[in-house]
Order: sequence, then structure tokens, then C-alpha cells
Amino acid sequence: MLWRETLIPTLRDIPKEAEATSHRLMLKAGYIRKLSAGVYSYLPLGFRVLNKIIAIIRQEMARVHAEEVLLPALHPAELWRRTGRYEALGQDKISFTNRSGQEFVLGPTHEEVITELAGAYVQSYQDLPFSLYQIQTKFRDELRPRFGIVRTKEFIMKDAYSFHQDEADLKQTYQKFYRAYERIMKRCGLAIVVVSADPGIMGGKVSDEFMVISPYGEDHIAISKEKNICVSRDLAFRTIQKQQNAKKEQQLPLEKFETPNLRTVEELCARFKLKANQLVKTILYIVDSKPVAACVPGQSEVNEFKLRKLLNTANVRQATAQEIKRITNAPVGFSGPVGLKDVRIIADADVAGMSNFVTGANEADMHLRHVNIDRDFKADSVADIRYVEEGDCPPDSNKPYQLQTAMEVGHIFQLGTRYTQSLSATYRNEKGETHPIVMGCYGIGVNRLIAASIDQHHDDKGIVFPISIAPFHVHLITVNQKHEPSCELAARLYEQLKKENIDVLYDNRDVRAGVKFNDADLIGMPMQLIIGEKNLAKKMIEIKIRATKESYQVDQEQAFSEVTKQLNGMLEKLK
RNA sequence: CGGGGCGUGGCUCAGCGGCUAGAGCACUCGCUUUGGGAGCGAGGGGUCGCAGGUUCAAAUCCUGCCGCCCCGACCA
Repeated sequence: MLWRETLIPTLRDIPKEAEATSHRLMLKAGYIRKLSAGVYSYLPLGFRVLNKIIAIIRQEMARVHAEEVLLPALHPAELWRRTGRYEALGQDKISFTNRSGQEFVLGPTHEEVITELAGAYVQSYQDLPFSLYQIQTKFRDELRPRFGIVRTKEFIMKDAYSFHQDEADLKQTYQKFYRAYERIMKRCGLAIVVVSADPGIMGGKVSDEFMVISPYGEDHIAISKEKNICVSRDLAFRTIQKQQNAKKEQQLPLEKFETPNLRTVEELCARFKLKANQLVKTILYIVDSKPVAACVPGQSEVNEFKLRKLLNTANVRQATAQEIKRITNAPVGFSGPVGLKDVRIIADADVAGMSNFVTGANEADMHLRHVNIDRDFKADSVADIRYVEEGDCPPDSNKPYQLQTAMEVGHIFQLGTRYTQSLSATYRNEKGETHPIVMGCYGIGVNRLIAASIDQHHDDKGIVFPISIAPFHVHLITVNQKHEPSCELAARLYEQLKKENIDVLYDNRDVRAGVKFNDADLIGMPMQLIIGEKNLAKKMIEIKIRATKESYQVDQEQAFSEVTKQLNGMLEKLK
């Protein structure tokens, strides 16, 4: 590609809207343009990266015998109602009604559509197993698009689906996809961690997330190298410190005190010069339509996933303001465990170790101080119900978790029969019995992968793309575009490289060398080929490796073989 | 949806009751320069987010709306 014949709008200043590294660099280097919040155009360079990643994905999908299809983006709303996900999607769905009154959803994911498809054609166990995938734009009306292309309302996803007779067969394929995902990430030059996760709205029991550790990630993960644990923070349990009563302070008499309009831990701490760990907050939940009070230290957060597990039900939700009023006789912000009637009280293990703490008094504008568990209230259960925090150790360990923020780039699920049952996608087994098909699904956020990669590969000058996904392998630069011998050599090399299927960008602009060098470093091709007058006089040209900043000269006749050697070396490292 | 910030030329920003709205970068033309974002000169480009209101006078003050960013809530 010739620079002067395309659009690479590099900027001198970064638009102030951008904060995340990948977002700033992609805007500055002219990869993307925002049309509105969470809606982006991919410019020539950005689109090339997308296609490089897609090519890698296609190769790896072929290796696990997944066949590519293209499903519609326009889904009849009726299909979503049949799996019960029409409501579950809630505000995230983008839908509209056409002129004949039929409602459509712009596809946010495709389990419904693919299951309908499989159900229509699969009849016998002999039709199974098989895997299909597609690469397509998904639509979700995200509340808050973020960090450039990290979270957008419209994004490109590779979604694959596998169909099986039973769980055992699903597990085998799941493992194959798991390894394919590891290869895809590796080939894209990404360092990842895989964490066990909660399948959430998707359904099923087992799921693994492929995460890239980044300050601009939106997920929290907990890692313990010692215990070989990598989990979403939702699923991280901790060692409970054995509390010794001897260490407890002497219990002081219970006191009620006025706290007008002070509802939050922060407000109370500020007004009464308390530390958050001297408070116990009480969060009310409705579990299978009965009230449950969860008590955790002031600085901690209740982990609903742990509550679900402890109570052995999926039916857990926070109580509404009205329900809280009815249960505690007090407005939100003044709940406490003391004197609660007909409410199951679950205390976090930390609370059992605290003494003389502050809680709500279940009375407007009042709190209690010097509250003590067992003396002032009785907990029905004491368990690990809060999110892990800095310093917490995994079970049976005294080495703390490493807590990180991370970006989800892939997520794979063993769905089971979650969709095939509600959409009646069945097959007959050897005995002629009818069974629902067992399913797995496997997603990759293709554009998020770009952001993650830039996040991991950049320096103060700009992007440093890994060779496998760089828009071009080689960035050819003439120092002086008015110097004809330079241009002649450049044109010759350009044609030669192209002929050998090496992607080359030739900066043939008539601008100062400094501008070209800065732009080259900014847009981040792995190798720069620089043709300058002085070197040319010696029949030499310069090769610069972007990642290492090392630069050296080679004889112009050997340039081609040197480039090939370097490129192969770079590719080799990503295998 | 809650909290905070911001909308002025393509980009970054100044001006925040006063006269004809500015700078740097970018763009066009000319001369000089030419291996790390050049210099000088000339030129083009803005209904100051939108709509009301206050005022002799509004980019500037007030109200409403729209858009954008950040934190939170939410999220396959």
C-alpha cells in the first residue's frame, strides 16, 4: 500500500476523550474513528489488523474442524422469547418493530439462531457431533461504552457452537477449543491467563474466560501460583482466619446514637472519625422470596455468588428500598442485624472476629455502637460471603492471592441443554429415544483483541505490533522523496516484496524525514526499511527493528533476503 | 440511572458580560530548508452543541435539552 494513496490520518495531538492506552494510540495512529459513543469505524490500518486476527482464527478453527457459516444479525424477537432470554437481555438489547408490526432484535449473540438451525437439521445421533462458527458484528446497547474499542455497542465476535450427544463428547470438544484458544492468543502475541468463571446469563455449569491482564480491564481476577488457582473474583474463596476470643477486646455496653442522614459507611466514618473496619454493614437480600441479611465488614463487599452457593439456590437478589423498609422498619442505610425478626442472618467469618462494632439500628437516623455478635444478635450462619481482598489467601494456603484487573478476550462455555431444551432441538439415539442435543459455545471479541494487544505492545513512541497481526510486515521509508535514485530503489523493493506476499507499506509522501520516522514508530510496523541518500551512495540501506529499536545497514542487494530472514525469525517466536 | 468534568476552526486549547472571537498545530500558495514532528511571508476556514430566557449588549449569566469523557451501578 502506498501511503499517499490511502487514508492514515496520524494526529499530532491526542483527542482529549481518550484515556486508555490502546484508545489513545489507535486514535493518534489513525486506526479508528469514533462515530458516536461506542461506535467506531475501522480505517485502513485498523481493518488490516482485524483481518490478520480473523485469518489466524480461521486457521485455528479449521484445526478443530469447525466450519464457518454466516448467521443473520436480524432476529425475530419471538425466538428470544422462546428461550426466556428476551427479558434477560433487558436494556442491553437493541430492537425495533418493522412496518408490519413484527419485532426484531439486532443479534447480541447467536445461541438462539444456531440452536434453531441445528434443531431443524439434526435428527439422528449419526448427525453428531459437529461445530460451526461465524465472524460477525454483534449489537448490545451497553450502558457505558468504554476505553475506545474495549467495550462498544457494536463489535465483532467470533462465535462458535458445538453439538453433541452427551456431556462426555462435549467435554472432549471443549478441550480442543480450549487449546485452540490458547494457540490463537499466543499467535496474536498475547500473554493471557485463563480463569474459571460463572456462566451467568449464558447458562450451563462450566466456563472459562481468557483474560489479558490490563489496568483498563473491567474484570477482576484472583491468582494463586502456589495453589495453581486462576479464577474470576466472583469464585475466589479464602482461608478463614481462626479468631481467638482471647484476642477480642472487652465487650462494652450496647449504645444507640443519632446519625441523621448518614447512610453510607463513608459518611459515618467521616462524621464519627471511624475506620471502615469498625463498622458492619448489613445488605438485605430476597432469597426464594424470603428475606436474608448478609453482614460484612464496612470496607468489604458481599459476594452474591458465594451467597448463592451457600444457600444452594440461584434465586438471590438484593431487596428493593420498599422491601427493606418493610423488613427492617427503617429506610435504606440504617439496617443492622440486632433485633431483626424472621430474617435469616448470615455473617461473614470476619464479623465473627470483630467486637464492639457499629451497625444500623433498624430505625431512621440511628445506629448502634459496641455491637457484639452472639451477645446482641445471633447469626444463622457464619461463612465466607465477601469478595476476596488484598491479603486474603486461598483455602489451605498462607500465600495471598494476587488480585488483578483484566480484560476478557475470550469466553468458552459448556452450555449443556440450556438452549436445545427450550427450542426442542433433539436427536434420536441408537435405541430410538429422543434426547436434547448437548451444546458448547465459544466466543472471541475480535476487536477487543486488538486493544489488548496494543495494551501489551507499545512504548513511548507508539504501537509495537507483533508481526502476526501488524497491518504490514514492512514499513518502507524514503528519507528524501525528491531524490530520484532513492525512489527508484524504493519502488523496486516495494514491488519485489509485494510479489513475495510480504505486506509492505511504502511511505511515499514528500514530507520531512522526521515526520516519516515519527509516524513509522507511531503506527508500529515490526520492521522499517529506510532508504537514504548517504547510505545509498554506499549501496546500503538501513533496517530498523521496531520492538528493539536496533538498527543496522545491509547491502541493498541483500536487503530482500535479510528482510525475509528477520520476518521469519519474528514469526517463529509466536508459534 | 447516580456522582464529577467538558462542548469555541480538522486537532489541542485560550477567551467566561463589552466593541470585528483568538493562539499553536494542520490546510493552500511562495521562498529557504531537508536523517527524528523545519523557518519566514501571504491566505482560506468558526451560525462559539441546540433551544429558550435575562440584558442596550450573550461564546460569556440563567433554564431546559442534546452530545462526549471519567468514576460508580450493570454486563455473555
